[in-house]
Amino acid sequence: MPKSPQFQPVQPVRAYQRIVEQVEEALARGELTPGQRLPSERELVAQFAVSRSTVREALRVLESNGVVRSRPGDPNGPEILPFSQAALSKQVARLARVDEVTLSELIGFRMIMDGAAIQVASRLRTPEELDELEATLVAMRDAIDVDFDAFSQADLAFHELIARISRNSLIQTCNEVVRGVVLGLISDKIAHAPNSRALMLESLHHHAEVVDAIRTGDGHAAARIARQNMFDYYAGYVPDAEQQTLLALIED
Amino acid sequence: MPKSPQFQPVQPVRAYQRIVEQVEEALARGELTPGQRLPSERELVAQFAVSRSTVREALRVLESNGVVRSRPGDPNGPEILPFSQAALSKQVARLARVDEVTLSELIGFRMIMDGAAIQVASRLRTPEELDELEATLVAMRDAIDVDFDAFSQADLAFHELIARISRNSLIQTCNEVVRGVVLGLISDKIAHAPNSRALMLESLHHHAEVVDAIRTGDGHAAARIARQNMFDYYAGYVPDAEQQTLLALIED
DNA sequence: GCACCCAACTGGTCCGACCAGTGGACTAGG
DNA sequence: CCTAGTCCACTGGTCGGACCAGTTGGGTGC
Repeated sequence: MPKSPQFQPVQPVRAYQRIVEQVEEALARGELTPGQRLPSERELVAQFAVSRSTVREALRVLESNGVVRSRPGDPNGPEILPFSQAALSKQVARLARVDEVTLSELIGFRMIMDGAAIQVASRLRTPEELDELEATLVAMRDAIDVDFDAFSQADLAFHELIARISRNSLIQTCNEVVRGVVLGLISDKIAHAPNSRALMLESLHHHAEVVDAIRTGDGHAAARIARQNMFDYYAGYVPDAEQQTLLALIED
Repeated sequence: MPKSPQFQPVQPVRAYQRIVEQVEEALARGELTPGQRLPSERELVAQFAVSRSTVREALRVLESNGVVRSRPGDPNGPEILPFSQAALSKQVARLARVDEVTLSELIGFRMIMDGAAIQVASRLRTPEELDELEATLVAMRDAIDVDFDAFSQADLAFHELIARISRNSLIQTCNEVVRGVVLGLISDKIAHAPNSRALMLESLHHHAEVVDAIRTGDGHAAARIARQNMFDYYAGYVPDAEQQTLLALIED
């Protein structure tokens, strides 16, 4: 049976949108690469044959998407930026802010995500990477004596390394984005916790256990410990009822 | 030891950015909810005490972030939109387009992600939800006789249900976003595959096995089958070398 | 050779104007 | 009375010109 023609609702295409499309397509085709410069606004006005207002609206869209950056007075024009996960984080943060996603969901997601990454990493890791993991543990130990920020930094390095070992940059990006959003929500509370040093020591201990399990190749154990650690670290900041849901995630 | 004051590099804040911030904060505080309308541009000019160009640049940023939508001639003014993952997908698609993320990474991510979701779902599922899963299998079977789009739709429903059962909307969002990007890259190839019907039947069979494993509560088996299915379904579209990496993900 | 200054740019913002649409009020017709 | 049609105030999209503060690079004076 022949399909009836699929008519699309026709919508007016704004001029600034077509400018955005042209720039993004040039980027996709590789004609524009990070570090390069766009012509100045007034030059773009001539090339696109539109007014400066229109060019500027297009630039604002590109800028908010993390594609370019304009600086006043820069004679080289707007700069093409390398990809950054900042725009991604912004979207996830918005998602969390409008309460479509709760803190416990974010933490649950990290438990699942990080556990899976560690499980994969425990099978793919090379001896050299195992050494690197050990090194991050030392760095975390040292950071405890500095302050919470330093420890948080070292913890981030650990998780970045795990994501790298799992050979999937999406996992890494995903982890960092969600981690950033979670910390943005509660980092102040953690930093002011009276027993923050004890928490950090406990976390370090858990991380060491994870590395041990990775060394012996026991991915399930490593993932389980990692989830347990994540729970212990963050559970205090979510309502009791939702803690039960998170608890259920720990078991293998 | 007293901390030295943490000076931040001062950067000029553009007027349109402050407008964006004000709107987003109003949204975060719940003073603005989806469906509501913003005042007209000319009214905003008066309220913010800036020019219309500035108001418009702010609106363009909000619009590109999926926060509002302006329609020409609408006397009610710009509309506050409900959250949509479209903006999120756009960012991930950009990530994939600049080749920072390869197709095999996207698929590997889905294997890990979907496997984890299924594993969690197999423990949290209620009897009613199991019935729902069975129903989606029937829908998939029926869709095979229609066309690839219908099957793809039914497959999406299955994964959405899995994500819902896993009690974490982030997993659902994540899956849908990555799924959309992957399909955007290769859906045409799949649809024109000569053996597309055989592929769909095979996929259906795998899904049924997953549901069986969920029924018996064997989360590991369910996850493994799901990863295997994902691999079989998509592996043909990635280079041989990267197929090896994906194969390593299947085992538990 | 060095530090300084200046002019030619840049982007940020403002103003005023025109156009093609939209939608509600208002009116003529039943 | 209700309906159908018209009309107009207002919307957003685009344009052009203008001014300002800031950056930059080259020329100038020491």
